[in-house]
Amino acid sequence: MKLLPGSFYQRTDVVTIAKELLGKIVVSEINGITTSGRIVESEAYVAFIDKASHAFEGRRTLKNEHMYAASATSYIYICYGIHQMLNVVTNEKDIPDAVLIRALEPMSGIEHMLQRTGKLQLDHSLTRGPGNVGKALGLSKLHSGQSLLEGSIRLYRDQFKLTEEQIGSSKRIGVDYAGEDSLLPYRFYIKGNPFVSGKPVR
DNA sequence: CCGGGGATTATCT
DNA sequence: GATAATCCCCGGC
Repeated sequence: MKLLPGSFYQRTDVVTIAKELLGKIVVSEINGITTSGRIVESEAYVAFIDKASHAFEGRRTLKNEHMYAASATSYIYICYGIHQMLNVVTNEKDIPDAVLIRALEPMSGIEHMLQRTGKLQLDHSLTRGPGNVGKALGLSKLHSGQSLLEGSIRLYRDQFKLTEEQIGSSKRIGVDYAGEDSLLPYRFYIKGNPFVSGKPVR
């Protein structure tokens, strides 16, 4: 298992990066507790021109400031006051491209994830959906703006391989307000994986 | 100190 | 697939 290098994040095509993040491993190390999972669902948010992005037209506030950080930075957004959503910032500093991690397949530290989410046993809901991912990994806005190369959240790759046939794409979830941009095929997922949100693939 | 936002989730039918 | 619950944080007054 190798750390994803900074060059992975620094590229300019955030949609490609979102697709390539499928199968990679997220590790969180918080208060001495390590949990990890493989990414099975992601969404790309494109800088400036994407109506679904928090940074549409360069909107920049204290809330989304970390989207403008250099690549390989975490951006954790609090939605509905309760859900901690993990994003990976890509591209150059001041260009707010980001990838939302929507679902993981748990790998290690499952007992800690269960404890954090108050669940009694592992089921598909543990890390399905971005709110559940943040909760299971123990994230909060304290972990936003950290380096993904040396902070408490890091991404790794291993021997896991995906073929084109195993990768599905669709419009993004929950962004209907974005008009025509809500139809862009910027969501990627591993076909048939039970941790992917939405209805099961048939 | 109040008010609104908001990239969701769970729980029905 | 529709709908209700939910609630913290930040910004503005």
